[in-house]
Formats: sequence, structure tokens, C-alpha cells
Amino acid sequence: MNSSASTKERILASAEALFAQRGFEGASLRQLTAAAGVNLAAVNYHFGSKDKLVEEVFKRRLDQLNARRLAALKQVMGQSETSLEDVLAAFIRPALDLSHDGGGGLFMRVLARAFAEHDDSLRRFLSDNYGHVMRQFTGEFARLLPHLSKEELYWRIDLVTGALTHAMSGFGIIQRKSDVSETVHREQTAAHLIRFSAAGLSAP
Amino acid sequence: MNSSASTKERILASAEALFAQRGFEGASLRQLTAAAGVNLAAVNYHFGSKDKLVEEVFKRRLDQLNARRLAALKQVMGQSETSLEDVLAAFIRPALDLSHDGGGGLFMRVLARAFAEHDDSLRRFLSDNYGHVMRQFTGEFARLLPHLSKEELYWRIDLVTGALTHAMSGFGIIQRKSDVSETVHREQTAAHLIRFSAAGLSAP
DNA sequence: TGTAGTCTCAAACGATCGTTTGATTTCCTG
DNA sequence: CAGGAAATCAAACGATCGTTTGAGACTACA
Repeated sequence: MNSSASTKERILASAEALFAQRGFEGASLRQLTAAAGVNLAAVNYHFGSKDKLVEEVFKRRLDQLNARRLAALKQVMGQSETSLEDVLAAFIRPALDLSHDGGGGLFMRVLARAFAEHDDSLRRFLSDNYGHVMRQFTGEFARLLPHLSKEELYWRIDLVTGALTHAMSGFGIIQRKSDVSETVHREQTAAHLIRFSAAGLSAP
Repeated sequence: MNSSASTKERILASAEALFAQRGFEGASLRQLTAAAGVNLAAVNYHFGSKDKLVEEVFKRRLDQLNARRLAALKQVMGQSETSLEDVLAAFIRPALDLSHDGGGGLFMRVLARAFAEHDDSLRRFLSDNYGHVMRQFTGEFARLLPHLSKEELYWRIDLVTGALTHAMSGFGIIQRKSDVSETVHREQTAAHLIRFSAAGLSAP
């Protein structure tokens, strides 16, 4: 592992990768610290407990994702006129990007796992960290789709989120072909998601 | 627990519930057998191992789901003319129904979890058990959406699956209101999914 | 009723888990 | 350079895991 990074950072990086690969319960602190090249006790020393480490892994990436989404939305809103596709792109692209760069390419699998884990404390955690971002996007969607009732709009945004999560988790039947670069594949994924979601949101 | 059922059945029922609630690794055989009111050793006696039990839980429900989807599709195909919404309903409704009846109401959470677990053996297992059903539906979608390329179609079906899985897992922002019966809520979910998916699939 | 086969049971196995401890090393500061 | 805080280390803790064992209870057929 990158021995120039701090112990804390090496733990976070290894944790992200191993949680994505084996799940939160499946990845043990012994595997994790061995991969990071640090002592077993370092996790409890630096983070307090395994649960706190899980939270930290989440927080680090969600903060990134929120910032990028809001920045993208802000840029879109600065244009003279905004299309549904533009807002969707601001919602979707940062998420796909996050699953590629920053060395934390596996985070989205972690998130998809977390969605499935389905416990209420996580739900609250995500709501606290996602809430204001989702509200901003929801407001824009409502403005662009005035014919939709509030309930109808919530439903459709939820389904867009489902499609996005599924695509990001990489479990679907669509696999990146070996002759397509990661960047190109990501661009194709974004294009398909945006076109599909725009049509779904605009349904009569 | 239902003490009239056989030990095997009681284990399967408790396993399904506990796997959905705590995950495959989070649910221990001791919790599981205690909830079922059977001896700890009964799992290994009747199923061989915990992994085999997991497989059995899957197989039982997936067989049900496949049968219901194919039956629904067959009935739709018997009509004089079939609409995209009809085929989508045959795809979506059995999945939502399965998450409600048969005492295995939590199976879809198990499935959503399994999607996130993301390992290749499961992928192969699902492909073996789902493959022929998906091929039939894909064929019908291709017939109803002749303007789509094969790749485009695969992508969109994948996104429909994502939206469906997300809705079924019940994690989204949409929660059933206490004044709405489970049956009504399921019907609303199906209606939203079908309308959204039909529009998404039909996108230009 | 006797017996073979099926099932259930309490108990224990070794392995691995997250966490804690206390000594030791490393690092920074005065 | 001395000294105290911060970090790392090997080792052990109790708990829990999936699995196995061997004895006992039950069932069905002769």
C-alpha cells in the first residue's frame, strides 16, 4: 500500500476497497489492516471502533458527492435556460465520476450495499447528509415538470435514483467491454441514464 | 413460530426473514434456529451448511417469481394485441406481489441485498435461474420497440430492473402511509413503475 | 413388540471476530 | 538534547461464529 500516506488515510483507502468487495461484516479488521500495512490496533486507536470507521468511509465520499452535485447544479442554473437533461446530468454525472476517480472507485458498491442493508440509522445518516442536496434537485425538477403532483414527482425521482444506483453498482447485465475505456463506458452510462430518466420523468 | 410446519420449512421461513433483516452474514444460525424453534444442528442436518441454506432460500422464491412472470407474460401474449404497458406489468407485478404474500414478504429485501453483495457465483446463479425468463421478456420488448438497437434495449431493461429493485427494497424516500393498505400501496407502486418504465423504454 | 432408520438434542470444537492492554518506539517541542 | 505526547506494536481478552459429535427420542414397518 501507499506507504507515504498517513496511517489514517491508508486505513480509509483499504477499508473502502474491502467493504466494497466483502461487505461491512464480511471484511474483518485483520484483513483490512493487513492490506493497509498497519497494525490491527490502529483502527480502534484512530477511529474508536469499526462502526465509526464505516461512518467515516461514508462521510468522506458523500461530502465529495454532495459538493460536486451542488457545484454542477449551480453551474447549470447559471445558464440562460436549463433543460431537464442538464439538471439530470448534474445529478447523475458526479455520482458516476465518483465511482471512477479519487482512488475510491469502489465506493459506489459500498453505497449500493448500504442501500440494501436497509437499517434505520443508516437511513437517518443518509437523510442528514443527502437531504438538503436532494431538496435542491427536487425543487428544480418540480420547476421543470410543473404538471406533476408532488407525490408523482417524488416517486419518479426515487425511481431515477434506483436506476442510477443499480447502474453504478455495476451488477446489471451491461458489462464494460474490454475494448471500451473506463472513461468512454462511463460517458455511455451517463448518456443512457440521462435519456432514460428524462423520458421517465416526463411521462404524461 | 408455526409449530405445525416441518422443521425444514420453519428454518426456511425464519431464514428468509432474518436474512432480510440482518443480511446473510449478520444473521447467525443461532438466532435463526432460535426464532424457528428448532435445534441449532438442524440446519446442518437438513441443508448441509449455511451456504446451502442461503441457496435454498433463493431458489424457492426465484422459482415462484419465474413461474409467475412467465404465466403473466403468456396471458398477455394471448391477447389480440399487446401493449408495452402490459408486458411491463407482467414483468413488474409478480415481483411486487412476491414481496407481499406467501409469508415470504421480506424476500425482495434479500434479493436487493444479494444484488449488492455482487459476487460472481451469485451472478451465475441468478443468470442460470433468470436467464430464460429475461430472454423471453427481452424478445417481447424488442418486438414492441423495434427502433431500439440491441445495446440500447439492454441498457434500458437494465435500468428498469434497477428502478424495480430499488422500489421493491423499500429503501427509497417513498414510504407507505399508515392510512394506505399494503395492497393499495403495492398497486400504486406498480402503476408508478409501469408508467415511468414505459416512458423510459420508449424514449426517442 | 422389536428393530432399523430418521430426526432431535445438548455439548463441545476450533476458528475468527472486535476490542483492550501495556510496553515500546517515534515525533515534536521547549 | 531532554522529556512528554502521539503513535505503533505484539499479545491476549471474551464473545460469537459455523460445524461436528455422539447419545437419545421418535417413527414406521416386520
